[in-house]
Amino acid sequence: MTADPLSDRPVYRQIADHVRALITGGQLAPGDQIPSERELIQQFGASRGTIRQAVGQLRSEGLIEVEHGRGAYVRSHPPVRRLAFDRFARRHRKAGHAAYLAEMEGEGRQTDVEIMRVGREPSPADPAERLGLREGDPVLVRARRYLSDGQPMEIATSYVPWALAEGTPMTDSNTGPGGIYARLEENGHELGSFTEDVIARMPSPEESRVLRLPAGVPVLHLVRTAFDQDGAPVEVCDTVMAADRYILSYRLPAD
Amino acid sequence: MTADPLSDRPVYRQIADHVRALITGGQLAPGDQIPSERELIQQFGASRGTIRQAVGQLRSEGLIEVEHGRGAYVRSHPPVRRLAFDRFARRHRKAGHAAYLAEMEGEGRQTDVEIMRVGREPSPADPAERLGLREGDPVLVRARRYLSDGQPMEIATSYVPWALAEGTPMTDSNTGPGGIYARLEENGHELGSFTEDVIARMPSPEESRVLRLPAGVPVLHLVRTAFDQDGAPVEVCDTVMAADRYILSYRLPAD
DNA sequence: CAGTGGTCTAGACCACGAC
DNA sequence: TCGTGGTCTAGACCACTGT
Repeated sequence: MTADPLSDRPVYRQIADHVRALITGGQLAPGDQIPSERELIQQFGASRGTIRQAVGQLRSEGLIEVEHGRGAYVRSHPPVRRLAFDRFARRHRKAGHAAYLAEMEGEGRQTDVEIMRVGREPSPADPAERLGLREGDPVLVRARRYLSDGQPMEIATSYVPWALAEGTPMTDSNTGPGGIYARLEENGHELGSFTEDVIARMPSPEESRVLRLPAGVPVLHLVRTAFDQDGAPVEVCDTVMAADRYILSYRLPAD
Repeated sequence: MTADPLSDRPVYRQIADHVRALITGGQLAPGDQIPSERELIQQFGASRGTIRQAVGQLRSEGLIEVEHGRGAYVRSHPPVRRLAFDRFARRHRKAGHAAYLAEMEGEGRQTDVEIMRVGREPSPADPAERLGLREGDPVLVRARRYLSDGQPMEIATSYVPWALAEGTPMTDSNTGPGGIYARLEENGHELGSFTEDVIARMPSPEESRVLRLPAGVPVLHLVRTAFDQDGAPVEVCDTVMAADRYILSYRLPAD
């Protein structure tokens, strides 16, 4: 197997296509090591720069994962969590579970929640607008990171108008059973519905670091607003999740 | 401005960080050209390979767009379309609009739909399972590409059990006003609801080409299933969309 | 230690776009 | 024609992993 320098396809592309075919064709299974750069240099008679360009291509496609000093391996897809459209149903809160933990039920995973930040802060522009406040108005901010079996899964930041949060366990590290939605309902803000805005994009270097994302994995960015039964917004939750670990599932009305 | 080769941050990273700061700091506005590779070589005293590594970094973050022979430019975000949770409401079909076209209403955009493939085919495994069929059972397949002002926006492939499609205008290139959902309802399959599964991932080279995606733009992959009022699945629609052009908006119940 | 990938250099020639 | 990015070479040294 050699590359054709006269082809209209550049050499690095030919090499990437060759290795990609080995992967999609099943000759290289998830977890298998692909040939080392030096081996590919021999095999294709190309220089190291060209080989690295080919490997970088596969990397940015999310097909391989490279480990310094060990080699490059075919990515094995991480276990995927499906987020159901009814994940904020009251019965989960009544059962004493916050939405995230409800999802993990029966999956037998070691789940951790790291509280990164809790406190009274001036509201940034976007959550303020969604909450019907002005930028800078006081809100309770709760930022936390969720992990599953030690793997970072998502970073979530909640904003609650300070008037609704003051003096409740929402301002503590531990909000108690059922999470902040349960606390809001106990305090007379029975929830009516949620809206969720979803976009996908590439992570910032910072997000890449915190979520320990391999190259070629985008993030799902969700902004959820919780409304009480009068349609007044009571909470905004901004979530950045590793896109290769989630399926979002929704229900849409036909009328 | 020079780079420090003794820093723990590699030189290419320092250069990328410097240019990124110019962009996020506003010194370089969307549409502006960033310094050329030769200019960066002068400015930082680095070799071309290092400069190209820095530029490649910004590219994979989706911050710049590079045009061969012209230069590299700060990405200006394309107009974003919000897909509302009620986009399949019956009133849109009644008004004679298919869901996609209903979205464009009032936006003043030149919208085109290219029919890529229409016909009777054996069903692939995934849509078959969702439709309660077996792999290989006959289905109507409709694949089309949507464009807005000449820009490819999404590729959608619908699957309808052949028994429901046969002899209806669904099998024609032009399905008529209201799209296939309107035709299904006319034929006694009043729609009850839809489910939509959403994932985000990097595009395949093929998808990149068809959607004309710049580097560093992921895709949103939706699989929507339409159910009739008895809860029987009547259509599956598989959609791949350019993630930088959409916000998906959903409503979730609280009980 | 040997083998892996990570960074970097200093060149070369080519393809594309604008003038 | 000139300036831009695209591809490629043939080296070099460093950092990490495993034996």
